[in-house]
Amino acid sequence: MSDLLREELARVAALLGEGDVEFTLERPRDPSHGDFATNLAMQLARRMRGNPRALAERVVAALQLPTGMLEATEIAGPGFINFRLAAGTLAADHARILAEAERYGRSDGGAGQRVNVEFVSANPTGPLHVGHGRGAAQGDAIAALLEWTGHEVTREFYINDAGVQIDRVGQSLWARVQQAVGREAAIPEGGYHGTYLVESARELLAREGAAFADLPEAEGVARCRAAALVMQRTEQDATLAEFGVRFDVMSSEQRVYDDGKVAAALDRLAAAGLTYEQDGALWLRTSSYGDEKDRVLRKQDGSYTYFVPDIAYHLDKHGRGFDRVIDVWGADHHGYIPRVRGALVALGIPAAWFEVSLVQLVKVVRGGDEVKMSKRSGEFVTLRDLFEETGVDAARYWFLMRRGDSHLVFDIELATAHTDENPVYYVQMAHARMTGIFRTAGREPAAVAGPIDLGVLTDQDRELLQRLTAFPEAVARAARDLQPHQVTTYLEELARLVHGWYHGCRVLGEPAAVEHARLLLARAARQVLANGLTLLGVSAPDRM
RNA sequence: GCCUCCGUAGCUCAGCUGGAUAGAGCACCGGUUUCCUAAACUGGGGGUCGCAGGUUCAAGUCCUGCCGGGGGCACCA
Repeated sequence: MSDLLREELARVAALLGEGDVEFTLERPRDPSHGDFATNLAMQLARRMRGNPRALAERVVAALQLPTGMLEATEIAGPGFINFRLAAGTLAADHARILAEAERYGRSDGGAGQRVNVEFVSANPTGPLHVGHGRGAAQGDAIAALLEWTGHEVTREFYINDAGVQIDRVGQSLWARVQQAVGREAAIPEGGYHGTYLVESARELLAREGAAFADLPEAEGVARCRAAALVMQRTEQDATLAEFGVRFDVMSSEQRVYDDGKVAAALDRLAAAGLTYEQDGALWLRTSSYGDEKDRVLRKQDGSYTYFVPDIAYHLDKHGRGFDRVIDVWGADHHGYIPRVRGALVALGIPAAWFEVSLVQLVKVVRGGDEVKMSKRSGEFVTLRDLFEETGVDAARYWFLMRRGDSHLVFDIELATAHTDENPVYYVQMAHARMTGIFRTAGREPAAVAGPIDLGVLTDQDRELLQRLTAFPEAVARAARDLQPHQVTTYLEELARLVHGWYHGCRVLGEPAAVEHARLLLARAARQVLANGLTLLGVSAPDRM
């Protein structure tokens, strides 16, 4: 419904010679302001130097909408145009919810656009931690939002399996192997102290035999490196699968090297005259493309910085034909954005092609006491630890509750509490209650059909229905902003209305016409709650 | 020092590309259960939107400066 209104308002604006004017069409908080309100007249007044209310009159006079769609159009305040939908329009929206069912909320604004969403992309140096969990939830939800708005989405994970960090894991594991057979061995400088490597060492010895520890050091470290890579990747994949996150493509940094893409990228940069030698290193002129300084590509020792494969990898993604690429990164990498974008822009790729969604790091507390996380020290809460304690639903929902770029305090005690302080229970409960009505009635929700008669219902019923019909807009906006928390906010507001309606509007046992209309409303509410939760990767239980 | 994000009720946070009287949850003080799940509903108190300027018919929202907090400023990833 909002689409139709918006299009018509845009047409009228064009008619007045201001086709490119920006305006909002929103659902006012105050019900006395109607179902929709636009600031179009005020925006026109600014450009045309006219009186907003007079312009509003002209806009209203020029509107050509289907007869019977609106009950009233009012000009109010400084020049708002308020629209009140006719009961028939609302009933038609309700029918649409039931007809589209699990597809209700989808739209096609992104049709024809191919988008790559890369997220988690953890180093294969250890188990996933809580920060990766937030990135996983965020990336998966962003991907889902884009799918819901018609985009063709690829979920991708980039494995940083070529750097010096992997070498250190190999050395650290070798040391653990030596310790496991009773020898003195120290974790090397900058190595990994996590106890998970102790288990890896035990596993490795069990598989390879005790003689494995007697290998020459160089070979032992190399084999530990390879083994650690496989074991950590296996563990990460299993964790993500249990967390409900699936990837379409797993890319490997080592593969980017092996396929010659690093060399090709360097050639391309050099051919474009973007590189130069200085102090024995090879530099890229990123400062000419928005970065604050030039960056090193090849170090004095001849090896490449991680920057080079990253450029090659993004060029590869570009070559695969994506219209947009969205990387979900931890906020501690935000300083890295200008140089990657700079390198891509230098090679002629539009700056807007490469987008980054930053997620701030997560602070984990348990009943007020902070849980310290450090891979090096080995004391940390893994993602698996977390969701095994809270459940996947609570963890995923919690990670999505806040804007990605604001800090998140994850209180394990609160997230495991089965109380109304826990928003995921609140929203899921609303769904369970709607289902409960049908269970008590002994009917399947899908068996209750037909047009809804709003004439037998109250303002509270109507308010709930209005909120339900706002779902597609909420999804579209969240997708536009790449902000899944807008969906959780919507769901919590909806759940509040649902719980209130449940108490204020009795369904079963009311006069037949009322009962039927409310069952239809309950069915629609159940559908929208389920769709919202499903979109976020959270289950919608029928009973709790 | 430079860059960047954040600063809204006691606490945790929304606030829709500037719009109508700044909202919600928790906490606090009250009320509700012969009734589809009280894991719920409902009434109330509580705000110089960090501070100071500026732009605008209109600023929590945009600009400048300052204060406070996180993060980043590697030939680590």
